[in-house]
Amino acid sequence: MRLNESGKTSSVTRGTIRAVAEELFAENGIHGVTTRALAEKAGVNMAAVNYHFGNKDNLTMAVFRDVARRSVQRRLDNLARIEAEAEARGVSPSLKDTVEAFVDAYVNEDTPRTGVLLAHLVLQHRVRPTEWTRAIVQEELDDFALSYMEALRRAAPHLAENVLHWRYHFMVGAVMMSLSDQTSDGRMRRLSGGLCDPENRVEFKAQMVSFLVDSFGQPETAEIRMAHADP
Amino acid sequence: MRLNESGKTSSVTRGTIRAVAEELFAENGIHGVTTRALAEKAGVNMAAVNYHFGNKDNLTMAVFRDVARRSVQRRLDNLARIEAEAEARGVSPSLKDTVEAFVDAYVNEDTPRTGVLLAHLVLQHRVRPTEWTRAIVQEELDDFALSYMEALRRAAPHLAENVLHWRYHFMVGAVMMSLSDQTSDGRMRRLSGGLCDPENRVEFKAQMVSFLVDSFGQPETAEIRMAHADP
DNA sequence: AAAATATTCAAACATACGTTTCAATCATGC
DNA sequence: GCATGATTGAAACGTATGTTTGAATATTTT
Repeated sequence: MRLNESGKTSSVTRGTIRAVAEELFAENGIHGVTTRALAEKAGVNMAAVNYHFGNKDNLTMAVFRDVARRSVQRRLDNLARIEAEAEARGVSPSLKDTVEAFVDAYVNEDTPRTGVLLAHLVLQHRVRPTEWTRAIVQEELDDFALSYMEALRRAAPHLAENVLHWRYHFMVGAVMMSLSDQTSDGRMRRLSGGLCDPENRVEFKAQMVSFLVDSFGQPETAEIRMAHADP
Repeated sequence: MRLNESGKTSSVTRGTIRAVAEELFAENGIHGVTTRALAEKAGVNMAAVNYHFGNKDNLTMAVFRDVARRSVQRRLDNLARIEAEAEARGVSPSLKDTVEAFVDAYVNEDTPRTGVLLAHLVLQHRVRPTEWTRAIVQEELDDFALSYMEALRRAAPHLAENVLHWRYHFMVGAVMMSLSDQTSDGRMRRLSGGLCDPENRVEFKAQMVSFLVDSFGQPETAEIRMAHADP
């Protein structure tokens, strides 16, 4: 095995497999990709997958860990940017900018597949958690989630801590499920008679941001406080 | 095969298989149930599954079609009830009652497994759509979605048609993903340090309803209108 | 009670996967 | 330029799963 300057293995085949895997995962979902189909599309032998990645799970894990990192990095960059911009004007980031920093990572034009792939990962973890989906979610996404909630707390200081948590998870759910609509049967487009389409990234972002600003912007009601205390 | 009064096949074994299947699907997800495990837990022979249901897909489909119907029926009943109550007072149903009529079907104590099972179905359809998931979603759920949106339109008449559609799907996403959190790794509980728990049905309902009322209650902004018109 | 039909059972079967093997080829360092 | 190790290739292997089989048993019908 050839080693590159950083000590990692390097190989055209390895790179091809990885790239084709990412493409196929985005199209067909995690369980919709067989070693044979992957090898054929990549123009390599089946054994190459195991030779270069050990086994299929390792390859899958590598692809999705990378996707998770990219999405987190984008959102951290977004947060840093809006914080710098806000500071320059002597204010804190607005709620709108804060939720936009989150949603943007899934719908921007620069990283077109990230959103769909991350939705595949997260939904797969929900439908059938495995050791490696758990590892990626906890190791790559959980820390970010907590630090994002800090940003959200600053942008919506009127929300009680528990309300903030609930709504963060509602937000994640709404985003993930909308993204996954692109890869299944296009339910939103069908039900709306073509009026709405989650593949329209500009409107997706605008609708999602306004939806979230509207809900995060409201203070908690007495009723919720009671339901939490109740049990 | 014995036939009952309505002409349908009847059999204790058949009923047992169905009941155990539903239980296992709720626990382990759609792909987490093998014919062997199912037969063992039900105390029947493996071949009984194929004898009574033709094949495994048929059984799965029967279980989930039933789940989908139950959830739709519950929500239709809820809608009918709040409309009758509102009419008795000479008003139309409130937005809060309307969204509560939706959420209730997933978190009430009477049908405890419906929510989790429906989440499994919908997420499975998103992760890996098949002929039968498509059939159930379109045949059992789509009509209801459209008629529910009519109720929502009456309760939130300030929302433009496209905004209504987007937000309906955001709502479904938030509900489904929160339900699925119960069957995977309990992310909400973990990240909130135990502060929030989607298995707490009372708080789930209250938080979800207030989240949705806050967002559906707001009129659309000029910005969204532009994004829709834009490209 | 006998015949016909429905149901159960253990075992064999089919197959779609990921994985391993091992020989052939290619690249690299000496 | 040859020896060593890395890479590729075709085929075989192992396994988990749904499915079918055909005899044995139970149930229903007449």
